[in-house]
Amino acid sequence: MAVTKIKNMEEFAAVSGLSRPTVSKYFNDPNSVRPSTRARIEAALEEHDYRPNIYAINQNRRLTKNIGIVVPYLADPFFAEIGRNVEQRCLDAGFHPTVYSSHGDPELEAEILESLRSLKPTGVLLAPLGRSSDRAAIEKFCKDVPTVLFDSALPGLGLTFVGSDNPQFARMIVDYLCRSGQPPCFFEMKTPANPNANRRRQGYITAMERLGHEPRIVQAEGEGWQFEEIGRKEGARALSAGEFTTNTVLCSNDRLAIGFLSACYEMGLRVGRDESAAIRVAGQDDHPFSRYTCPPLTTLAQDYDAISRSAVENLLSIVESGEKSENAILFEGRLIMRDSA
Amino acid sequence: MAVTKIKNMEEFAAVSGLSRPTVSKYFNDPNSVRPSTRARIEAALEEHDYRPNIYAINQNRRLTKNIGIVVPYLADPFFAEIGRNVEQRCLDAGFHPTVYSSHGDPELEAEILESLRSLKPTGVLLAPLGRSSDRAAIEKFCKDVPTVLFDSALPGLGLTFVGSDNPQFARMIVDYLCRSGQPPCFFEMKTPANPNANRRRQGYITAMERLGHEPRIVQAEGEGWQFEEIGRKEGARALSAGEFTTNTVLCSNDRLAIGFLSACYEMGLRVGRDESAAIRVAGQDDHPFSRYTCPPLTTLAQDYDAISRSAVENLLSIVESGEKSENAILFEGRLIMRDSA
DNA sequence: ATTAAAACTTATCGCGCGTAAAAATTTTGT
DNA sequence: ACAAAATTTTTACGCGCGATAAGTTTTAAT
Repeated sequence: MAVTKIKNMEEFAAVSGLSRPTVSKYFNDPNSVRPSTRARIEAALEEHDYRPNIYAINQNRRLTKNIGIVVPYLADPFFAEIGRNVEQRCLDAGFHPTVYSSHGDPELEAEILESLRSLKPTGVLLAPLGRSSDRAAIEKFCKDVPTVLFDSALPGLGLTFVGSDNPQFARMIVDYLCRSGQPPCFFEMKTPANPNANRRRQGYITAMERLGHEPRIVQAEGEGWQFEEIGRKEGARALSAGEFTTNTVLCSNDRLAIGFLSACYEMGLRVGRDESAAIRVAGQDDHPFSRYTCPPLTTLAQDYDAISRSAVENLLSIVESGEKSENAILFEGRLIMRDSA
Repeated sequence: MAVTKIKNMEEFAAVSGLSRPTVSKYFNDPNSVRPSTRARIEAALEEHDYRPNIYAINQNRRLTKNIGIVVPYLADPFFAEIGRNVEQRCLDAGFHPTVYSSHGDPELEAEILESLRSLKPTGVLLAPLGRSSDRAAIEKFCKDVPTVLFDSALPGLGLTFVGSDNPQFARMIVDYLCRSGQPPCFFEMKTPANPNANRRRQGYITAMERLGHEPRIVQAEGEGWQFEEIGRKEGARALSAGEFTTNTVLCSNDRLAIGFLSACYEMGLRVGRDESAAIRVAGQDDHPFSRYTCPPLTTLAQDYDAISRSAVENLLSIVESGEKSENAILFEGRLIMRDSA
């Protein structure tokens, strides 16, 4: 351990027997110095656990190694999971990621971007709130900081968008549901927080029409990010009112489905795909909890891995080599067959 | 909008017709300058949207306004929720909180603390991994940075610990379960990630003995933070093996209970507190999803609000006025009666 | 109106590191 | 072994702001 406290790079350079500029070079890129000197520095590092002052470093670099990751709602395990995934990839690439949550609040989203700006990040990975986002604020931010959007697109903004192919999602699961039973009704929020919802609805309608079925959309009132509660309350209301015209319900997302399953339970409706069941329920996203609902939820899995990998790769390739790729990169969903439909 | 780009405080002081030290004083504390000059600065701020360089600021302050918040597993909505709560309170107090997740990994936890150290934070709010934490690393960190532990205690470490009164939890829910039906068996992980589990087990045993019942503990194999999966798999095994000696199961926490409910469903056991039900299940924590299980989970709610408030208040009072409070502050749980028990 | 206190200005230093240019040294290829 | 190439050292400046001391102006109090 350090017997003498090292307080700055000057002192550290002294104990390692080198000059400060050389040590500085090492910290910017360990491979930029001769292997023998690199070894000397790393040996000294073992002895004295010195770390360059991060504030002094970033004051003089016009571009830091920071990467901002902003998700709309971190208490949603879906975003927690994809945030973690993205974070890890940035870390592996040698950057300093920080995860922020907008907590469903457009003002907070704008504030996060503002304070992110003063961190002078290399780039930002932003999953915007969507419909309620302050578009002007985000547009202004994207002008100054290389930003890749993911999960939810804001047309025309950001370097690229990486997300799921929502029409494909709807097509795939509608096909499955029609093949295996009655054609589904579509259950969604009337004023969805997320623009993906609109694409999913449209995908549902198209898929139904292609198969010669009448689309049937049931909408839930309510604002905000308490999807489960909205799904439960409005699901119960719609069930009572007989708004569902078939015994199959496709929910716009898993969290809504989780609430809807709760409503079915309260009303004594047995959910499942076997003979004795009264209703079939399917979701979309493969939310981490959908495996543990009763019954387990049949859903369409987003390709978390591909989305996070592609988002990070795109951002880094843009900031490092300047090469911009397509405007949108979409990944297909995978049908997860469980017992609810 | 800025017609002339302001690049530093010198220039900003010029356009606001003041000297740099005065402007500097303003940014450190807006109330430290005369109201009239404050108005002039804020007027100029409207015109030129200048923000002091955060790196230059923090380089010269020995203490920044940063506060680190570290939770063990952010994909767990419980921690996401309490993290958000704590974050908001720090923000309201005029600090710059950042939330980090250890992702269940002790090495990552230690790394986060290391990098946190170089951020020179005013203080840190740490919910440690617990049993698997690198105790030496945390101890070393606590020596240098004012740290308040919450959720999970590490005896002897940190300025204070703020959390739940786990023995009281067990006593309260055991009392309720015994009053309303058969005495509960206790379902827990054999090697729990979190030391609270041990206190809960002990609380269960004490509460049962006080009522003259034989404690009965059923343990689940498995490591890590995939509690639902462990609860489901091991719950099914224990049910098949007839390890539960009564029709009532108290789970060590809600996530385990959610998995256990899933196992009950798979085995065709109707869960609930009415005549027709085969088994009663209760949890502990009031996990955000426990309202939406089927049936909704009866549980003991942690006082999120009191815990987060107390943790932040304690940290700030220590760093601001130096006054240290008790070693541990514990809050009682509130029984949430739903349909599962 | 007088005076002390409060607020501001001017001037100057230091923080820890990035960065650049020129000189000195070491390594590499042949 | 020798020149060329690569690396390191020396020297020096700048970044944007915190902090301090001494002098000047404004405000508040009697």
